[in-house]
Amino acid sequence: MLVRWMGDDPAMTKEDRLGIFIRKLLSHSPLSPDDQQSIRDLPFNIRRLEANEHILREGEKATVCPVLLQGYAYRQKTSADGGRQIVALKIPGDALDFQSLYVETADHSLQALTPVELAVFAIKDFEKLVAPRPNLARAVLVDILIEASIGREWLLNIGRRNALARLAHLLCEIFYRVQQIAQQDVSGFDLPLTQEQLADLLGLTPVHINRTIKLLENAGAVRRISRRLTIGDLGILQQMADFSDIYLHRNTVSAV
Amino acid sequence: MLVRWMGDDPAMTKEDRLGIFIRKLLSHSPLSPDDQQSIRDLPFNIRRLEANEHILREGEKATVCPVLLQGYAYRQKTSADGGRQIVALKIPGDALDFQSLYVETADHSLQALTPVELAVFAIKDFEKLVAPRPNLARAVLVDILIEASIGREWLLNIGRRNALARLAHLLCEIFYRVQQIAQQDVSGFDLPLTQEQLADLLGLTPVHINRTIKLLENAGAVRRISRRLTIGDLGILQQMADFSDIYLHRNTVSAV
DNA sequence: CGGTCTCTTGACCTCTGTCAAGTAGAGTGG
DNA sequence: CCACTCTACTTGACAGAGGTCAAGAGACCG
Repeated sequence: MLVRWMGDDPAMTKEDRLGIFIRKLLSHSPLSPDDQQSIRDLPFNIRRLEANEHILREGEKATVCPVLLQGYAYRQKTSADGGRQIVALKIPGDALDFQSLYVETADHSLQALTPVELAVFAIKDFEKLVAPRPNLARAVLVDILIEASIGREWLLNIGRRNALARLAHLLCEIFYRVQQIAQQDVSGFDLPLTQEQLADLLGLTPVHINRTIKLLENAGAVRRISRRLTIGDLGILQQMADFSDIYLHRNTVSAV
Repeated sequence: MLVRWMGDDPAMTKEDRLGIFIRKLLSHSPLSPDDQQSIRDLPFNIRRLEANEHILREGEKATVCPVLLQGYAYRQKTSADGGRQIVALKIPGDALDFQSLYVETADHSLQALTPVELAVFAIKDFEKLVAPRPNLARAVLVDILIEASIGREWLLNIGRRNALARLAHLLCEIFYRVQQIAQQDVSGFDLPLTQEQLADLLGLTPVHINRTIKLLENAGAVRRISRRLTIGDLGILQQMADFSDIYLHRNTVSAV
């Protein structure tokens, strides 16, 4: 069974939909019930975007603080000769732009990978929320630090692993991250990524991604049904990937 | 004239030596005179390490907050097959491990590139310093965010640029960063990096670094005297590198 | 002045990129 | 339900950037 998990049930009440964001923060930082309620009490809008639409453009100044409720998004940078590199992948529950709370100009652009739904807070509201709550301030910081840690692992991945291990590693990471937030078994998880997007995530070309997927498939590490890619054997995949989840910093912070 | 700039004059008084750290923070964040004095009033020790010594090992828990006064340092990660990737380069004035103030376990190791001198604060002292001072807390955060921005640029560099542009880009970045903090002309700046270290910074091999340096030299972009590499023509180098300094976020934060 | 580390160079190899043509799904409209 | 279209995927042949191996030369250090 292939499931394309894109977030919690969209039929929930608007306020309940923030649950996935709070769950994400709790996965790495302790928050009191009062802290959690303060997030739910914050005013926000739901915004829908199509795949590939920009959430924030390089050079712009952000005015809002978006959180991903449904779908996937990414940060990208481009080189002068048109090369595109995806420098971060965001999944449901992730805050998309804590950076803009503290730095004026975006150094990269932020786009929807699939159709997405965002919870959009006003920056000022969010700042007022965090200022008097050290636990929340720390949760924001730890969130930023974990993204930085993932970025370092990607540097190792792209700089020093071959195409096979590189792809396997990315698949492991996505699986772990989605499994952690999904609150359901996603072992039959169906990735919403095209081969071109995988190429831009890994510093490779779409043609080579295609060939590498075939190798993973022959090894039994992944399975494909029509165009949908899913994990076949996580053990094999992890071994091929040289994967360890330490860099995801899951639950490594002491309790409050 | 080749100068190997390694930091401010080591003959200054112990307290004055913190000036380079304060200057670094001021380069991106506003701090009141009182904030600045509060840093100078903090107790700290000077610690010297030889090249390649560990400052913090992957998996360890930090107990101190080190700041680089003299020399260069780096963060590194290694893959299962022994591949080494340097994931961040730190220059004099840089704080080396703000991360450990907020996250328990190091996900990478931190080592001296050259012989270094560190100002070492106790984590508890540093936390007490920052807690009641929002400007300082913000400066720490912005420092973390700028390092993350540099990491994203490195991902683009390693993922999508060829060896020539990749090396040129790194040299531009180091030049800009050193020039910003050095308070003197470093146009004859002599890089303290071996070709093997350059390779580990860029996801290449030492042999290919050697060949690429020769290309840069032939183009007039860099010069070498004996084994020392320096910038010949920054304009040419920047053009070959597809370099823009936006991602360094210099003075992009509004005044207090 | 011998030892060691780094740099240099050539020959060869291979992983990944490029190009180009063909195929297969997914979606749309009739 | 079928034709049509668009996009993504697939495949093969070939090219080339960068890696590997190995030997020698040049610096630096005690």
